[in-house]
Amino acid sequence: MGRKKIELKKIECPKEKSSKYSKRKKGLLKKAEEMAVLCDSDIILLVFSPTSKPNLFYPHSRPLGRILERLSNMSEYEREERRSYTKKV
Amino acid sequence: MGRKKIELKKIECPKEKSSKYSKRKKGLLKKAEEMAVLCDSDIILLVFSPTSKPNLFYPHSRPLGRILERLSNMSEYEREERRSYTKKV
DNA sequence: AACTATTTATAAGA
DNA sequence: TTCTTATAAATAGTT
Repeated sequence: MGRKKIELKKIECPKEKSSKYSKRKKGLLKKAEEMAVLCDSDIILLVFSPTSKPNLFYPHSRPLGRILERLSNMSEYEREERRSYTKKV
Repeated sequence: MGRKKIELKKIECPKEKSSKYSKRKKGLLKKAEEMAVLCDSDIILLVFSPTSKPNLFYPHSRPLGRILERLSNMSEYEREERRSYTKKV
């Protein structure tokens, strides 16, 4: 989706990596917001990078408590799993 | 990004909404995974909908504890904020 | 779930 | 980081 197709692997060049991070973070947050609005869905999105300040997208009006509880409960177990996955919670 | 441009507002038709939810959830998870890989960034993405089971994307190998703490600490305060926003954590 | 016309995201460059 | 532009990718409407 750009001038060239890129390979899906870690970008080693720090400058290039931070440029991509900035652009893609913006895109991801936009997508999240669109989905939250269009589908009336609850989304929590936390984005970190080694060099940037973390960003939270949390458009709910509902309390976070129960969701965080679930996350806490599953985290210790799920930590053992693959480095990349999607899971039912 | 499709046959027509759509308006950014809640989809009222349940059938249409769940179709869009399914498509966009897939897209959002893909984008999250790409960013995690390319930029070596840590991402937590939780997606809910009124009718679907929640999905967690959490590609880290690092413990969730500190992140959840931060989330917990800010949630009570941030809850009062706008329904839709991005924030530094 | 698959298709495809079209819109959108973004890679590279400035 | 922001803008531009060519191109890859996501997806709205449809089947």
